Amino acid sequence: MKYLKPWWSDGGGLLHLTILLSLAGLRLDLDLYLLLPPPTLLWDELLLAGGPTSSAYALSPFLASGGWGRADQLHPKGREPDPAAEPEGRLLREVRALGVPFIPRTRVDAWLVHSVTAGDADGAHGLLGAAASSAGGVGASVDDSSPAAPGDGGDPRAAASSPLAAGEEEKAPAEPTAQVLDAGGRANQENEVLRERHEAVDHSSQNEENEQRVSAQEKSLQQNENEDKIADKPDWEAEKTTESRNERSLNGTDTAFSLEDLFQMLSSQPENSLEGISLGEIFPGSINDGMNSSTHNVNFSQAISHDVNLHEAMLLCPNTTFRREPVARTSQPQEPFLQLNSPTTNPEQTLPGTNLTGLLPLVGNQMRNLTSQDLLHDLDINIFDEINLMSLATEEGFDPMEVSQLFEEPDSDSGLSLNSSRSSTSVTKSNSSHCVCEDGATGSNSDLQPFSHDLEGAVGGYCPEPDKLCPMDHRSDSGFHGDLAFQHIFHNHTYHLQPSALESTSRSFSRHGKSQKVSQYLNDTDRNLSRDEQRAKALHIPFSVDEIVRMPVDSFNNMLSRHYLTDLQMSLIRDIRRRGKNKVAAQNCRKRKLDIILNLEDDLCNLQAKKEILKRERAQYNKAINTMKQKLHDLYHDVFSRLRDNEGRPVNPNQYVLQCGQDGSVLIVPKELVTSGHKKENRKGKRK
DNA sequence: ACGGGCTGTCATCCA
DNA sequence: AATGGATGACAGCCC
Repeated sequence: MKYLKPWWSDGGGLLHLTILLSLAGLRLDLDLYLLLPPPTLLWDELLLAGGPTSSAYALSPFLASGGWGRADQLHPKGREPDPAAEPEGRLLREVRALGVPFIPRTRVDAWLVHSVTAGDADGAHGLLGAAASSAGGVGASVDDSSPAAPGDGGDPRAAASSPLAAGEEEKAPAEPTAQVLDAGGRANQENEVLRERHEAVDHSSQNEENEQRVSAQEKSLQQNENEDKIADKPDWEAEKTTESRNERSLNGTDTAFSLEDLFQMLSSQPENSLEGISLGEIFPGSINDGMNSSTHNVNFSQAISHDVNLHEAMLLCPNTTFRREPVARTSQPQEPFLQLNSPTTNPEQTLPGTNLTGLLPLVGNQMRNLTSQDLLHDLDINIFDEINLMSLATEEGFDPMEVSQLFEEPDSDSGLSLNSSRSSTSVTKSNSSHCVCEDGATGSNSDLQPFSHDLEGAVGGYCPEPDKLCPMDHRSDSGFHGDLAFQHIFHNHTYHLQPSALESTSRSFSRHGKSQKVSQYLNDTDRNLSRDEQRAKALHIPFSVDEIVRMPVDSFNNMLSRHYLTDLQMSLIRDIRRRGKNKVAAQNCRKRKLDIILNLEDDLCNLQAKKEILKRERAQYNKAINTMKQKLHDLYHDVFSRLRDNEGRPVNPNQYVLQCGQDGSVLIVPKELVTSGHKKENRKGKRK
């Protein structure tokens, strides 16, 4: 390990770290060159300079300038740095003066890492395969070093590190990238593992579709760019590029990292700092030159082919766990620290006696104050997701204004809309400027902590009175208005919205196909949260929705009185309670209605059964009645057949009827009397 | 594409 | 008057 302080470093320096990795009997020597920021460079500035979107911005001119330029001094992609203001390639010359091969990257960190195998060529191939497997699994295959890397001036990791570029990675197996490697089987296996891990972290099924679409666009764009590059390049470069392509296509492999690839990669550097520098100048003599203590017996091709950064190299270790690998890869500027302090840098991967944490004092002041846990936590929690979104934002077809309009859609019952000015001024990074608003909003910082962690960048802190409570770190003068706009969007400072507005925002988000990417992120973040829970998080409500809803009125009022809550929070809490109560009531109502319907159906069935029974009984009774009538009729005729008048003649039943008296006597009465008596009774009844 | 079921929400009435 | 339950109506989502 050596710390170099070039004359131009302005307080920073160059750290050369030689690391030996022992993997499966093979030895991998890594020469890791880390650019250390000067103490005056704020971490945020470093982020701005090396953020995920900065690959299109800053670092190439940064390298060209050879110093730690401020973000607002950096150039957007496509604009050549001012040669007068930015001395050409000082850093590159410094590194080159060290006499070691290097691979210019648009990244600040670890852009000089190569491996050398000790032993036979098979070992080298094994390493190649291992390196390729690790790189290919997470997106930076050896072949990725080809100039086809989209949009960042040639850094393959910049493209592959984008979560949305993962779709392109997933197509990689279809390409012969890793298949030519001797360790191809193992590489594929590791690719699978890493890809699964990758997908488990960052992908959803819906996202994959977007990714594939975006990657297709990126491929198309990248192809166009390559063609443009070829067209813009001198003939010899174009020829070599073409030859390189043809060679790959003929061989059916992309793994052979040839000098043409190197040339193309170098020539793809926007700063063109290597113009006029021959390959021999870049790789003077043997790589054993200089201070590199490793016994490098590798040719350039191998050295370049083994170009893996430490992050990738560590992925070779199966025990190595990166919580969010694809995202972490997007945060190249932080990687030196991640690598230096990461617990994944196990003793097997470091030189004996090498205390990597001891490197920290070499770093700037603000770096000294950061522990590895701080860095990992802050970077991982607060930055990576943001970077994730940043990478979304850098995608083609992603219109920040469109997303802003989504937030401002007047789809709100309350009629409130986003106060864009407040939102824009309240943009802050929760990890960089711990705003007192979090405390001021609720007066319960401890309660808010989980929220801030859970919501990450999405909720940077609620600032009811930003002017008073939130002395924001205005960075609008950094020149990264676009990034600020994205921060405004992705931090989702919707705390100025009424709940209904929040709801409408989320609804409009989820209902617009064009915002699927962002909504996908939000869905991924709060997938299991209800809308009220998301609202509560957004406003840093220090109570759970369940508490708010289920708590008795007295306890609820006491709870509210114990906390300082803004009107917005109070309103949201009461809305949450009302909605929660009403939701339960609606559920009960529906359940009750369903029970009523079921009961009515049961009653209907019972009544129908009873009706059938009654019908049967009626039929039986009718049958009995008819039987009785028949019997009575028979008896009647039998009685008349036995009756005789005074003369002894049979009584005609058509002329007489039997009439029972009240005293039980039976009289034979002529029908005429009976009918006349009936008529009289009927008349009396009618008169009544 | 269409329809039905489920669910959340709002408005309203009532206790 | 405030609160909450009950319920109809509506809209969105999912199958």
